[in-house]
Amino acid sequence: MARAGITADRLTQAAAELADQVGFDNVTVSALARHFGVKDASLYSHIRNAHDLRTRVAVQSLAELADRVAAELAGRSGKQALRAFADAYRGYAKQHPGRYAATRIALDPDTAATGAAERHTELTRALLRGYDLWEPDQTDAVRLLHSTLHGYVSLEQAGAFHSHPRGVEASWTRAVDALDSLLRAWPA
Amino acid sequence: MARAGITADRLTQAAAELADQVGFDNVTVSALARHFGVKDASLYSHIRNAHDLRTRVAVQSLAELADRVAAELAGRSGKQALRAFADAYRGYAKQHPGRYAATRIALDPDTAATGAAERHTELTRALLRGYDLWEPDQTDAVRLLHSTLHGYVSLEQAGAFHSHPRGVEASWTRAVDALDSLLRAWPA
DNA sequence: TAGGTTTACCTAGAGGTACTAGGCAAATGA
DNA sequence: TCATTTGCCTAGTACCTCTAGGTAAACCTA
Repeated sequence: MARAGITADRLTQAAAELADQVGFDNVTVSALARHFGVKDASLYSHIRNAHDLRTRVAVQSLAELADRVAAELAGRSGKQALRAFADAYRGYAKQHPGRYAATRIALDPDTAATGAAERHTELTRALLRGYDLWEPDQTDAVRLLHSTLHGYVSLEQAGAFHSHPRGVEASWTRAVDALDSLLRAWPA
Repeated sequence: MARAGITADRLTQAAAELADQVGFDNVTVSALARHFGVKDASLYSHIRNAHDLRTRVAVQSLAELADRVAAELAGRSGKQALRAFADAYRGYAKQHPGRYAATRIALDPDTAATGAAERHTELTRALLRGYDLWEPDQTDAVRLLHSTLHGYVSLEQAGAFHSHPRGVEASWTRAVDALDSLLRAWPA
């Protein structure tokens, strides 16, 4: 019987695409096996278990998102950079909801230590060079920025903003404006 | 055989407690049935299905959180109110991680229409009366506030802030300070 | 309080998912 | 060409969701 040519990377890629279609929580080893036309038991020689698969998707998505953010950030500074950063973040979440959800799972310490998430912190620190912030304010600002962007995207995806006629796009623009003026005049 | 005296409310309560112990995603109908010493099939005369159970936990938790926030908000205004609001929010998430996770699921339109989530918006609008904000800025501010608080709590729970020595508590205090000064000087 | 009605819980079973053990055959390389 | 590796298999366990249909406990109501 012909082999399907499955590798861990192909599985991760397919899992990411599946996540965008059906939601990260609905990505199953069985569904993935069906997609490749093999039995689910066959996948366990490529991935350790379902958690391992999810972690791989998370790490890959974090890297993908960081690449995108880095590209958008290049050549920009100050408010332009902040807007590009925020839009890149939200754009990725809109385009790849499953992968975005994957980036939000808690990674076990040794996986996190591979620097999958650290790159995002570094990019954010680079962004903050356009503002006059130094430690420990810089770390506080990184955390606040991540919180607000993730929170907005997360609530928007959950449909929390649907109940009011005010445009979600307009609120987003104002939120980024507000963050800009906040970073510019960081309270002492 | 003696009856266990199960009702939908008792199931919801037990599911909420179970969620806090093992995580909202790990709450199963089977585990709940074991907890009451009955067969899992027996629960389906009280709840429609697993999704229904999760929704009930979400609605109950939203109400519980709103009660707590309302109590903390009483008699306070301005920055004191904002701090109480934020701390109530984060405190609930820390004390009841499973229930907090439940409040973040997307409710189907008719469930949401029961006003489970609207109360939070109303409480936030009440809080903003201490600041000088009117529509549409008020809605933008409500969304920003929710985003930042939820984002912070969510990232903190996911362990995203562990990688840096700066205290999570200190950053939280500064984040609330920052939100206060932002609301005070909302950009035009 | 005896009757019938309601309903709380049951057994049985189908179907989905995660995962392990052990086997065979296709691909690899000496 | 033969040995080794390895990709995919079958078989089987365990847990989860949910349905259909049955029995007995609890509850009216006459």
